[in-house]
Amino acid sequence: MLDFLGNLKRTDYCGELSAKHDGRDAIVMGWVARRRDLGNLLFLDIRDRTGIVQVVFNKETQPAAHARAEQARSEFVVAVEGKVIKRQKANPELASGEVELVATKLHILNNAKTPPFPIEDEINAAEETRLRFRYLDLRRPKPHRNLALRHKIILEMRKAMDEMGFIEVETPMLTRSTPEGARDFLVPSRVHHGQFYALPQSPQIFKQILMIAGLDKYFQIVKCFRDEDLRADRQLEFTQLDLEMSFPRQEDIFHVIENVMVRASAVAGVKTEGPFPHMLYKDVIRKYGSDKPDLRFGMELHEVTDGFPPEAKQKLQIEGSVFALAAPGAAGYSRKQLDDLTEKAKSLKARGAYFVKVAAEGLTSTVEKLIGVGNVKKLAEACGAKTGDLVVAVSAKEQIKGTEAAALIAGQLRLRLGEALGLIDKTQWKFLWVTGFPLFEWSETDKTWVSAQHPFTGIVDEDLEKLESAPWEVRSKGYDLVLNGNELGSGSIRIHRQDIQERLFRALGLSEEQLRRRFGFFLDALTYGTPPHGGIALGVDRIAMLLAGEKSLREVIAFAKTTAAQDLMADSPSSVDKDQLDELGIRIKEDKKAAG
RNA sequence: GGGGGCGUAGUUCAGUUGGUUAGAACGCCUGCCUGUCACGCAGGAGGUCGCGGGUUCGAGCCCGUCGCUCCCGCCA
Repeated sequence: MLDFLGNLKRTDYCGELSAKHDGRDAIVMGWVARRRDLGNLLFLDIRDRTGIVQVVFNKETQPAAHARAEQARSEFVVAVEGKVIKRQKANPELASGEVELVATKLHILNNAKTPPFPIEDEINAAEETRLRFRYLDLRRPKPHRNLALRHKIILEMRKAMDEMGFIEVETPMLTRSTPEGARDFLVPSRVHHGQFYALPQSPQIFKQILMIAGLDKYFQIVKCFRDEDLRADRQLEFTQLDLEMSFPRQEDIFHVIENVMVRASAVAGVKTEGPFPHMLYKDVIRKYGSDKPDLRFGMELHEVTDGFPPEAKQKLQIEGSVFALAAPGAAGYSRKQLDDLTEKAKSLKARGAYFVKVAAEGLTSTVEKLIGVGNVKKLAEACGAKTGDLVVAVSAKEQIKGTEAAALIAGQLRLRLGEALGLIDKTQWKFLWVTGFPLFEWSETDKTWVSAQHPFTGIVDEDLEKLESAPWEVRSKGYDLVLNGNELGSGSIRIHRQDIQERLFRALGLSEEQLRRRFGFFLDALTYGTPPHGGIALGVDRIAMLLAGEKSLREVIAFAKTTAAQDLMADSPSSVDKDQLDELGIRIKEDKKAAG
């Protein structure tokens, strides 16, 4: 038999009871975390959002309450009336460990099936089980802490933006499809059969139009959607801090973001300060082999192409450049470990990996016979290798126009080795602005130059003349914010002149017809007095993930999807009734129809 | 679209070159226990080995498929 809550009023949260409540009556409500039945004495640990308090039931003094407690099981929902007393033996593990609640009455408000995993911080359940029983996974203390932290971070962001004079404006969730970039989520129109809305990948055009409208400083904490494959740090829908301002210099935008990030970090107990350092795209690629370098450790890359004479290059089938790094203290790596590194490099599309061990007795190298002792020495010196270090050099199997393929592979190995060798100082918070991106990048799939950022990104003034003649040399006014090897967001000073915007669309190969159909309204808007403007969007989920010290977005998102893009709890996506489809004018191809 | 890992009790896992009745821990149920806090002790229940197929005297182990997961592609 279950009890009714009736007029019973909670007086305290479990985790907040302490010695100062000694002797007071209290009513707590929550879930049974644990039952320890000693016979005539029975303990229940009661859990709510704030923590756990121990409740003691004594058969001698309160037989009715004790009898009720014998019926309680894991995750039953209960209300306990009792008196707070100081414990003879405190439990230092609990916030409320100084006291316990001596029960006079136990109300069992609801029962519960035995949960598939214990509701504790130390989770030992498969991702699948956790996502299927998400309500139980979220009942654990850690998700509560993470969601509360996320709330505080977002609250602080809103406060900071408001104090800096930004106005939050909502932009539509049902908008139009722009097939460039990521795949859109489409929403069929009931009123206009055969036509579709798209969920926004970003409020980009709308926020630029708000600048044309004279809003001057806009921001929004906004959901965005991209129909691409998922990863541990990528979900279909994600939250951005999106902002745009008129008449800005690049440093004005940087200053706004630095202010927001310093304040948001402080909420998580992370002390940091602006201004953040800047690096050029071409430098981070050559130095770290990544456009989002982790600056918490060194082990920088060095180009060592010169260390490989022409004959050696031919033998090793090296075409482009060779990049190397010195892994500190890794000279003792076994044959197996070197083979693993080689295999990893090859899986990253390396032509080959070449090693030099710097030992006290001298240098040994896997390519000594091919490049000669002098070049082996040169390799080690170029990387600044010290005794005990392992020099790792790689070449790329395929060259990529406009970038250093070998550096990118070496950059991946740098991260792997940095982790394996324990070089990463986890107490560091290294923010970095990356600027000077090329406007275009080569697409192997399309065999053409495509926009490296979105097509509203400004163009460096003096590069404008090369837009048609030498697009690969054109630099953008874009910038990325990086934290500890993670891209937090990117933005740019935008194109605000209609003639330049149109030239860029044409340079991207859009026909007159496509251009008018997709962007006509925006090009028109640009002609009515558009101020110079720029902005940025930061990934709020990712920021919350990093500040919470988590490795997956799922730890800071209440309801996440699997890598197969499914919600295992709500079982979505799902098929829909034929009536619904008829109303939308949609027919499902037979071979694609899903069951259920 | 491609590659790696994992699918066995409610959960997390072990299970030898294919070998007899498929195990452990935790959880669950019953009993005992007045100071436990990962309570303890004794006993018990619980399995279509994801699904399908083939080979074999014999399949958890072979093949296929599906699912989860990590990565590559993709994410302007």
